[in-house]
This record gives sequence, structure tokens and C-alpha cells, in this order.
Amino acid sequence: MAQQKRDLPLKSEGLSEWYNKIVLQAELADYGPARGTIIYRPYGYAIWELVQQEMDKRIKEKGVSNAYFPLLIPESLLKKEASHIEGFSPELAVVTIGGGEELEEKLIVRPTSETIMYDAYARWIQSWRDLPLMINQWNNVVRWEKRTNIFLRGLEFLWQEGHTAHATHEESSAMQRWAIDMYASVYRDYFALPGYIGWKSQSEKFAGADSSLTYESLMPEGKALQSCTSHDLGQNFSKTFNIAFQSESGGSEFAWQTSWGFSTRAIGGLVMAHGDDGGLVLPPKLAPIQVVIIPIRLEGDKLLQVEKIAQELKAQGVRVKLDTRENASLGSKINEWELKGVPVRLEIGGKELDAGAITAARRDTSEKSSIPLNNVVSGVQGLLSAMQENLLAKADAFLAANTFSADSYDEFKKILESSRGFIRAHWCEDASCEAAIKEETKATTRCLPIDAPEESGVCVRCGKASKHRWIFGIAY
RNA sequence: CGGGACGUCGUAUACCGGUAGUACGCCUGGUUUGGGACCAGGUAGAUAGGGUUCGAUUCCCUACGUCCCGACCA
Repeated sequence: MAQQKRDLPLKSEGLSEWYNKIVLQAELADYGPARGTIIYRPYGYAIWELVQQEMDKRIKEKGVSNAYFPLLIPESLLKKEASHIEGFSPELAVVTIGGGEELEEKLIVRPTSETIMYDAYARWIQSWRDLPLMINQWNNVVRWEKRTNIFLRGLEFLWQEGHTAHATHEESSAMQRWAIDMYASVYRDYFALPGYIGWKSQSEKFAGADSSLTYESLMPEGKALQSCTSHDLGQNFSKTFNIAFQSESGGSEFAWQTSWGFSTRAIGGLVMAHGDDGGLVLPPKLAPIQVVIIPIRLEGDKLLQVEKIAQELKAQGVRVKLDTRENASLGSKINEWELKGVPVRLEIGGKELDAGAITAARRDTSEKSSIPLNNVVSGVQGLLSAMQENLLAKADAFLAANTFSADSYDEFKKILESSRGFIRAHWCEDASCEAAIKEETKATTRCLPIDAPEESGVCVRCGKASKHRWIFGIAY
């Protein structure tokens, strides 16, 4: 009977079908009326707000200020940097008519804000004393993707983009590294998603960058997800936008720049990585509701007692929801909150109040335990942190179990056919070899891990000498 | 953007060239509440536009949207 009510497909039987349904059913998001557009519903947006809170704090601590630049970019501005426009032109949305009249100059809906920001940077930066200039913005960008997927790839997505200008390459390079380390830390400690930090290959790097750092995590079914990158822009943009400054010694120099971004795609990764057949499983640190309290057949003073418990938890910063709906049965409440991935559920009825201990259920393990009434806050906090740790430990184990090494092309292909996952393999760093591997196996270079040891070997495909093992995978 | 599948109340589905049904949801009232409650009454639907036809939700075309497979990407 319970099965008949279920209309969520099993995650274990098909990730993409499960994923598409759970995003809608858990009310994280809905589709917009135009293709590829998404409505972030309150429950989903709340997750993003939690990410923002944490990341914004870290960004500001680093000395980066928030600002906001325009959505519309004159075409000529975007065209200034040759490789940048070349990289983005296939996916631009362009405004050609305004107020009913054809525009003299087309306006591009930003796919990213390098050009419009650096146009201003050129005016703002005159002296070495103006550096570093470090600005971040939380905004939306538009990229005309051919094939869309809710949260993972859409026409419009939300992100933050940080853009810094420095006097020296040492400084900008350190900034590039700082950003990816910050992302990795948030990813690990909040999303409970481990991954590899590494360098993008020349062909995979950002259009207009000298180098790109990425954080690559692995989804169930063995596909790679990249949801943040940090770029060393060198002087590419400062030269084309004339971001020049007078140095201490009086000479004119071009600024060294970085840009780095983290998008709502990460929410999709979160859903896929931790969810199960019962629905979402949210890591406590990013759960809009960390604890749901369900009173069972309580009224009057006894219900007040439960409300007091909720208040107590709230006072300690726990995000609590008290579900006092009278028209829903216990079972339907439990199922609903499980579907929505709430980490801890507290059941409080006459039984609990008499015994002086409430029943707590963990979403990740389904374990039930008993928490003494006089110890609710620390008991709950203990469960939340245990769950956060457990999700990370499971994800770590998954990543480790699905990172393989291949020393021959046959082995490489065999892994892709059977389990997928990440493959550590030698590559000659020749772009044509990379393209051939992609053509023949669908796998792309994901990154060269930042801590990859030097190791002499031969390219898994062409046999030429190689110094490092790169990580390959099939990307989303 | 190429190939394929699909589009019926909010959701999941059924039937049909001639009155569009069921379940869940939702609303009202009552009884209920320890793992998806029950009774009664009610609400709500053929994506849009053309064509064929006496008659189209059904057949055809186009657009739009979703999913899957490719090429492109956070």
C-alpha cells in the first residue's frame, strides 16, 4: 500500500530519472516557462543562501568587497579580448532591440563579467597604491546552452564571480590558489563532497586565462562534476583593457589578474551525491531545516513543552521546524520530511515525555536513538555533526573506490566501460592526443592534481614521455 | 544544433474519431494521529496554433516544452 503512493523512482535504478523528479518533488526548483530556465523555489534557494552566507564571509575576510556590475555588456567591450570572445560567442544571448527600436550597438547579456568589470578597473586603477583591487559579485549569468539539465546546466544560473587585480604575478597567482582552496574547503566541509584540486589542460582552461584551477568531484554513476574554477588571467585582460598602473619606481605596468566563480550547479551535485531511494539527504550544514520536531498526540501543556524544546534549539542556532499540522498523519509527515532530506527528526509523544527522553532519527542512516530531555541541544548537535561527518566519510570512500589508475589504453577503456569514475593516467599533454582520447572514449582530462608527484611514464595513448598522471573522466 | 521519445486535472495514469475516467493531492465538515488515516460532499485537465472531418483530446502539420543519445559548456 505504501508503495502505491510512491511516485519517486528509485535512485538505485536510474540516477537521472530520480534526479529530475526529486528536484521537483522536494520543491528545490521548478521549470520556468522558457527552455532551460529554472525557478529556485524557497527550499532550494535557502540552500543557496546558506552557501552564500559561508562563502561571502570568507570572501570578505580575504579583503574582497562586494559590488554589482551591469547585466548588459556592449558587444564591442566583449569583443576586445580575442580568445575570450572566441570561447563564449557560441553561447551568447544578444539584445538587438530596445524600446521597440533596433539598437545601434548590440548588447550582450553577460555570460561572465570580466569585460564589463575590467573596463571600469582600467579607470579605477592608476597607481600601485590602488592595488590590489578585489571585487566580488553575487549575480546571474546567461549562457545559451544547447542541452539543459536542471541545476546542472541551464540558460541562466546564479553564482559569485570574484575579480582581482594585483601588482605582481606572485600575488595574483597566490590569489588564484586561495580561491580554489576556499572553494574546496566549502565543498568538503559544507557540501560533504570531496574532489580533486588541479590544473585544467590548455584546451579545457577558461577562455582568456593563462591557467585555470578546478575542483572536480565525482557523482554516482561515475561522472565528473566541475562546479567552480579559479583563473590566472595573467596580463591578458589588463593589456587589452589597458589596466595600467604606475609602479613604486615610476614605470608603467599592467596589472596581474584573477577571476573565480562558484555556481548553483553545486546544488545539483549535492542532490545527486547524497540522496537515496527515499529522497534528498542534506548535509546538516546546508540543510535549511536541520531538525524537524513532530509532536505526537500532544496538547496543552505537553505541546508547550515541545515548543520550549524547539525554542531552546533555535536559541543555539539550530534550524528547527515544528510540524504541528493536525491534518497530516505521523507517517505522512515522516515521509515528507525524509523526502526533503531533513537531517534529524525528533518524535515527541506521551511515551517520550513520560520516559524523559525523546526519539531522534537520523536521515542518513535511519538510525533511531534516544535523547534525554535535559540534554536535547547537545544531543541534537551531536547527531548533526555525526551526520555531516558520515556523509563526507561515505563520499570520501566513494571517491577513493572510484579513482583508478590505468597504464595502458586498453585498461583505460575497460575502466570507462565498466565502472567509469576518475582515471589517473599518463598523458603527453599534446592537445591532439587529448582530443583523440575524447573522441575515442568520451573521457576528457579533468585536471592535473595540484599535488601530483612527478612520475616518469608514457602517455597512455601515444606512448610519448610523460611526467605526470592526469585525471580523466566523463564530464556532466 | 542534429537523431529519437514524449506532452491528458497539481502529480501519476486510463480510455476513446462522438458524455474524458481512476488514484493521490487540494477544499469543506466530521472522526482521527506511534511509519504515507477514514467517512461524506466538493475542486480541478487534453501545451498552443493550423489542417482533415458532420464531429478531433484522439489523425496530420507547425510552434513550444520535457526527457534520452550526440556536438557545446559552470
